[in-house]
Amino acid sequence: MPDKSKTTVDKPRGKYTIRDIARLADVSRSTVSLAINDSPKINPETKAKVLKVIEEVGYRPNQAARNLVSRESGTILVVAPQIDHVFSDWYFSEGLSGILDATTRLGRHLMVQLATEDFKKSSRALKLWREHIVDGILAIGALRSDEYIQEIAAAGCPVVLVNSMADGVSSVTAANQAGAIRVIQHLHSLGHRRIGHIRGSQDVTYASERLAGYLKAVTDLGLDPDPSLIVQGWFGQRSGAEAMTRLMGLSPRPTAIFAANDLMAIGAIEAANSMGLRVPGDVAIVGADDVQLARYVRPTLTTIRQSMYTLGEAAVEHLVAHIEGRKVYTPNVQVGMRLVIRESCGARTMGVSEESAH
Amino acid sequence: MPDKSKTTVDKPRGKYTIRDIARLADVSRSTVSLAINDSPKINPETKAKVLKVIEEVGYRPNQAARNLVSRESGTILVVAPQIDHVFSDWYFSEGLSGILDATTRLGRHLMVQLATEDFKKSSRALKLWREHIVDGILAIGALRSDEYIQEIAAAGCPVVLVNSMADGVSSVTAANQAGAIRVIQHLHSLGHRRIGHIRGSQDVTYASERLAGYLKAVTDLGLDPDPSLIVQGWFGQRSGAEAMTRLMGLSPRPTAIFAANDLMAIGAIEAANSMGLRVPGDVAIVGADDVQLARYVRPTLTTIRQSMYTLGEAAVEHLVAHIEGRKVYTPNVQVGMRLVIRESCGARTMGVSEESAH
DNA sequence: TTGTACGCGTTATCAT
DNA sequence: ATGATAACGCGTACAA
Repeated sequence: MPDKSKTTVDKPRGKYTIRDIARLADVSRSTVSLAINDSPKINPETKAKVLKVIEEVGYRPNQAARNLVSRESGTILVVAPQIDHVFSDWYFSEGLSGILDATTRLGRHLMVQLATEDFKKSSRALKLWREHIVDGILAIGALRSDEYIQEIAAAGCPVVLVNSMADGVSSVTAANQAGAIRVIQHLHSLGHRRIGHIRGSQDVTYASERLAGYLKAVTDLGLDPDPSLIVQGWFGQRSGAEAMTRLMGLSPRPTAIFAANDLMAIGAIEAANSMGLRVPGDVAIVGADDVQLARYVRPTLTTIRQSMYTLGEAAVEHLVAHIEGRKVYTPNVQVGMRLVIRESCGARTMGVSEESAH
Repeated sequence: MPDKSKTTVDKPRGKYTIRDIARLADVSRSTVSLAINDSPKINPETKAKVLKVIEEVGYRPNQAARNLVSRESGTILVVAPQIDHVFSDWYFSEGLSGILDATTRLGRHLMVQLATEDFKKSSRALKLWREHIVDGILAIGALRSDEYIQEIAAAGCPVVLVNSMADGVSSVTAANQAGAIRVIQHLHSLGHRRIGHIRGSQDVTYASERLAGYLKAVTDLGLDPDPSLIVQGWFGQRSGAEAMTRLMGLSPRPTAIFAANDLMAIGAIEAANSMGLRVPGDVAIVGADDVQLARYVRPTLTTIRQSMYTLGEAAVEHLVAHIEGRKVYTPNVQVGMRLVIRESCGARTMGVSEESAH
């Protein structure tokens, strides 16, 4: 049987192995490895020869084999909540962009999963880590009731929460409380003294932080502390409208409303309109998050926003530090929030520079 | 030196190997492998014993090792275009959801990348495949000018395009031309005879298909074929407004406009409003894609939509068939488009059932 | 049921 | 100083 020694071999499906390269370049496998990894202990000429062959055939080392040795996959998992149009909210959209960019910048890959009930219960996230498919996990929009996160962290898997918190898990959050305080201060400066709040559920970290900010500001500014000014909503537009109806039924009626997110604020605007109240003439409304819709509803919505992009980036950096076992000096990063003033709050035409782009 | 034989070993970081399990269950590695893979050629009792140990310590086989043998990674790459708010459009949002669900259902993982200039030029996608990091590639929103796609396909990597086309690459597309025809037919049935079109660039498959549909319908219905009724736009809101200004400058002025996407249609509405024209009183406007905004602008936008979710699902199934080397009988799947009638078209209050959910 | 070769690189050791 | 040899990482598959 004739050996098909050194004639050019053309592989059928474009995938070569280090052995092929070694044979084509007429060196050993280890030499090829040294060339690939740019080792100082290889003759430049040999290296050039090997690299030339690699270039010619488009060889790429099999990551599965490398991962086997390195015990890493180079991949990060991001878990997004399973809500309608996860990606359509500004919130997640921006966050994911930041995560994606940072991940790429740090030379890693990004895998995506939705936090379905099944996903949570089967602790698939933990499995992915144990199977060496991902090196660490990023959870965006996780709820406080998602204990599966803590479970994962407890098992030793690097986890970072984006804009939510859980005991024993590191996180990167926005200054939600400070942002809420700024909203109330602003309303106060416009003369409002009886300000209502449409709060979200306890389950969502940022919502309870915003509630805390509201309470603190109300106390500090000496505003009307009537507990019936706080109504529970469930983040959706409809629940915002319902909460608004209740708030407008109070007497005396509050003159301004701060909703824990934009969707509820938009619902509140609609409810106000359908009750014949003018926004902001009769009641001022402020939301939070600055979702894309905020600038399209009438009147446009005053809101607070954090840079979810920055938050996403910071989270990735944090997670990678974890994975690489580097010392993490800032266990809980905080990103500031900015007030975006639009009509619904009764503002003068204040220029909000960042809006010009659109 | 005493051997630490069969006492329970507790690994520090929760990652066990098949050897650990073999030792703990007092069997060989191969037996463990048989147990894991539910082979018929293993004694049920032995299997139970092994599985018990596996359960106790939370062992999961290392995918890197498995991939090495199987020569697959179980991961699919989806490449999304790098535009502002990629994920915020209904278009991508729905598409990605479908992709994600189908991927999970088929037991695979999903990796995400943005098609940045750098990404395209460095043919990183091809590298990912050659490195066995991904088994195949899905491109959503790819342009006709993205030759890198063809390059990848030519190298033997399974590729499927979502709603765009390229020679030699399989794709899953919506019936864009048929959709456009239906729009024009609808406008015709409302009495319009001089209908303008704001077209997108050649580079985008769906845009040129919509243009083709417009042309065909105009011909077939015997409408005014004036070429100046077709104005080029660039998909953005502003370009839609500019195109609209030109169209409204024609005489006689067209009574209806079909824009190749919703953003341009929204720009057109704004332009019409600022020119003192009423929509749909003075001019009817129809868009395409049914982005989330479509139902929030005033007047709400009549548009056509395909089920991007379905398209995404179909694309994944298609790709997986490719990867598994199954015969693909339908090289180009087509998904139908539906007309969504709202105010901007001057419709009577026609019930559009699907909108009720909101 | 088990021993063992194998998949594909990496790295430590040994030979030149 | 270079390059070759061999062991290794972790499962899988086939022969024994």
